[in-house]
Amino acid sequence: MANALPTPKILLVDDDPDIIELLEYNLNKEGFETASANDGIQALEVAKDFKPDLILLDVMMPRQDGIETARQIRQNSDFKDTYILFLTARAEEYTEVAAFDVGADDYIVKPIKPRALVSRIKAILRRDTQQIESDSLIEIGILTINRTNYSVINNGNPLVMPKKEFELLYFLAKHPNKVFNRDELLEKVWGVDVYVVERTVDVHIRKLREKIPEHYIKTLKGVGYMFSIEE
Amino acid sequence: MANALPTPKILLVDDDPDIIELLEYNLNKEGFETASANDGIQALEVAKDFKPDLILLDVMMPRQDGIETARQIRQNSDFKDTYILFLTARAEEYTEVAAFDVGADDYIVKPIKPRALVSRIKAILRRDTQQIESDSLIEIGILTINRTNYSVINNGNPLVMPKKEFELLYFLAKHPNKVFNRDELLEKVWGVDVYVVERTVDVHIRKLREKIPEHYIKTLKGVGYMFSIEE
DNA sequence: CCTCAATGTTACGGAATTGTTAAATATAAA
DNA sequence: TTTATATTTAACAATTCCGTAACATTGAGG
Repeated sequence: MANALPTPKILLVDDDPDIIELLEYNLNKEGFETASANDGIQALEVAKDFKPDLILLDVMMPRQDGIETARQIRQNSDFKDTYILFLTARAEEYTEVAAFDVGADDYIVKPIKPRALVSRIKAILRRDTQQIESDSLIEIGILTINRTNYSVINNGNPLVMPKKEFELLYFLAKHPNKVFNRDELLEKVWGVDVYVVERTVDVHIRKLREKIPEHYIKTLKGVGYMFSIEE
Repeated sequence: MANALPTPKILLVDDDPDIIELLEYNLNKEGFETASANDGIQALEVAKDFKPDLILLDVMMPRQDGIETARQIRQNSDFKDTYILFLTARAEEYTEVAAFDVGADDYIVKPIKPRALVSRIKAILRRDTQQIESDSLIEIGILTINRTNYSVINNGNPLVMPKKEFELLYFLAKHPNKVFNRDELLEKVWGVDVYVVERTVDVHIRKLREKIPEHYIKTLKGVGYMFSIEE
């Protein structure tokens, strides 16, 4: 994935292991985390642990069909923000009304074209990240930090900076006067599943200080780094 | 035509019978009714009977040029609602002021690309029912991007570009200073149900940068592409 | 004023991303 | 049909970025 947001988690529910494998391969390749279940009953169990952001649900399954499974998932408020997509063999087979009644967000017709699937999943997941990021302008001191165009304007003149530097600055400036140690910064900016040595942070701090007024980023020895416009 | 409106009638005026044939073929295929004339004098006579909705008028013709013909057409109040489009061999040959003075609605540069022509004619005739989109014209930096006729003018000289390139440029220029990653561009420009590999975008970006000032389209590595007139 | 652990700074190599070209495919025109 | 053009894909080149390590400097506690 291109940003430091947590990796989206997708639960795949289908009784055909070949389909599961195909989907997992393609989704993992695109940076999604996946789990799977073979039927609706199992899907509910796995979902409780896995807490997926999106569930791909085959309509036709043994034991319990997708529609009923979706209904039960929707009853659990833990999954109120979870997207549900149905997989269906043919368009006619899909009873649209019933599916949307139980809160389906979309449906996908087999045979599955992996690229199309990935594209649609990305589009769906993008809808909520866009809203989160919509309020993304920070004005602090002489800096204007704008996440929509990754620009930093320093006293009128625009700065370009690489992505990691920008993300680090953005995070620090978003929480002014708060100290973060290296571990916290790595987790928040790099992400929980990125493993780099702590002192990588130092190097990025150094580069930031070359570009913005140096005193904006303070070092608290033994504690961490802090953004503050105080001298 | 897909609606119940009467078939739009188009009068073609050109001294070259090959051009007439080309135009008639393509316009008839799209459901337009056509008539033709070989010069300006004849055009006036035919127009009185045919009562076209739109006249395509070659600028350079024997006996009477297009500009003069247009003036005479405009003098007849029967044709006050008739659209007039000029055909001109090269952009420089076209004296814009004179043409618009006599009431031209648009002009088309030869060699004619039938698809583009049909598209523009449809766009013009649509103005009857639909308001012209106010934002269909973008002027940004030295570029003028006009969606009603798919034209891009770069510092005075018109550019032709294929549809996808145009749409990509149009979209980027419509949202200046905002970064879009490849997925977003594919969704917004190619459409939600078109599934091509992400890097197709790169190739189109490359082609755009050959035609417009290169620095207008910025790459933000790991983030996406952005239109910006800043250096 | 020392000590030395913490932080600052620099430079290099590998990894990831993008640029570029060309060939393959699709679409439209003659 | 044939030709031309547009679009997509794939391969390879170029570039940028990031992470690491090595060395330098700082400053708080003694």
